[in-house]
Amino acid sequence: MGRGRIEIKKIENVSSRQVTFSKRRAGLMKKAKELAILCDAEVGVIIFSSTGKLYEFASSRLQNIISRYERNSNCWNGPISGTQHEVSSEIEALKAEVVKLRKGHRLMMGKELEGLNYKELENLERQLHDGMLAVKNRKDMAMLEEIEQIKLREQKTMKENEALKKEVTFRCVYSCITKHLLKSTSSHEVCLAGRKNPFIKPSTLTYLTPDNGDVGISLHLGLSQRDDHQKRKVPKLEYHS
Amino acid sequence: MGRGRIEIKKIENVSSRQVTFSKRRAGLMKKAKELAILCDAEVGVIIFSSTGKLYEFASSRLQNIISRYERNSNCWNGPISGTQHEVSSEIEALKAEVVKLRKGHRLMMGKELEGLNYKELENLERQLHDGMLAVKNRKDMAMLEEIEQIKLREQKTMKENEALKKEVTFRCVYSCITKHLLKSTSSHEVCLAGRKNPFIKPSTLTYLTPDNGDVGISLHLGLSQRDDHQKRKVPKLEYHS
DNA sequence: ATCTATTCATAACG
DNA sequence: TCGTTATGAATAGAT
Repeated sequence: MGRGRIEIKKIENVSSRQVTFSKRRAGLMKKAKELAILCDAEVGVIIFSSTGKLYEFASSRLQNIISRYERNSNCWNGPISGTQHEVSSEIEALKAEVVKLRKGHRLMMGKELEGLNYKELENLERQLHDGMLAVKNRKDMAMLEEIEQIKLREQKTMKENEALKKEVTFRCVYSCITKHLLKSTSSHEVCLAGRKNPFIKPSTLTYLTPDNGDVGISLHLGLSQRDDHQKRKVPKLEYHS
Repeated sequence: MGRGRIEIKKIENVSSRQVTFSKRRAGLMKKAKELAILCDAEVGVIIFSSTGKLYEFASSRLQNIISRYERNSNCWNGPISGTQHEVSSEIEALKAEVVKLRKGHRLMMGKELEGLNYKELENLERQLHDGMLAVKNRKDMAMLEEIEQIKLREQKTMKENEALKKEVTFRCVYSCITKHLLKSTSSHEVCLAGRKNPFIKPSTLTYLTPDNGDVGISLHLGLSQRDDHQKRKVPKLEYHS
């Protein structure tokens, strides 16, 4: 039921097998659901893809369906009773799987290709090619993400710099003024702007910084506070996103 | 997909529900089987009818599929009673290896690359690239080997052809000569070239074939034995290697 | 069960 | 993966 009938045997082309798997899996799940609803049946479906990924459908809890199955199908196995034989067969199965996976891995590393015919080699090559493309894409993405991160950090650092610069400027101005005043009115007690504590938090200093227009003092003291200082920095951080 | 669409909800009419159950159950089983075969998947289906009857399909042993499901869906029930630590630890180790190998396989397929950093991605890419090169090389070699095989077979066949051709020519010439001589010396005993046996092995006939210059007889008998007959054939088979 | 008119699922392709 | 479309399959309803 597509653009032509197909014969029911393993699809050799990996990517079209994957496509077919997705589609038919969805179709099977849908049918299972419909059967359960239409006919008031209890239905459970378990699917392992050839790559080992698990998919499932169950009209109720799958564990319950499995339990009911195990009760009904008298071929009595405790779920995990683990008779000697069962355990060892499980070990065998696992070992076989390990062997198969290792073999596949070696093939993908380009080793031990002797047993493959031309078609199989072609499939393998396409698989590797597709994998490589995916990796390349991911690499590019990782790159871009890192760039974004760096930009963010840079921006944060620059903001911090601004704040620090302002504090330094203030402290400099403050100490110069203090010195200046002490020199010119050496015998008087000094009290600046009615504050008791000379150490003021940066955040409260905003209105004392040069770009506030109150640059008389700093200029007076020879500090170079160019007006365009901040206007230059901020545009630098524009993102091309 | 019938004489009209139906709404997916429980069919209240009991008998038509049963009919539908039979049909759709069969359809579901068929689809499950096809999925398993086409896509090399492991599929299990469990159905309980509303009357409680059990139906099942499995591409392999359903118990194994259920075990695998219970392993994968991790709801990891305690690993078998503690007496057999060795066995269960071996199983654990194998499972761990399987998981690792599967993960590696998926990475090489270009899936689930999210956890990798740039360097790891670069390594993976190089690995895939190298693998692909090896596969390409092997593919080329396979190709060349096949070409060699074909060439050898072809050559053998050609030699066979030559021998057969010579035999055919000789037999033709021989029978014509015999006829000719019988006609012109009808009452005499005929003995050609002192041979007793008129059936001579092809390999001994070499010096009687037309390209040996001894074409007098055959021309005499009207057989068309062009001089370039053999010289034309051999060049045709030149290899472009 | 069997037979169709229909709807559905999906293979091939982009 | 997603969308589209031509076509073969599945199946609802009737017999």
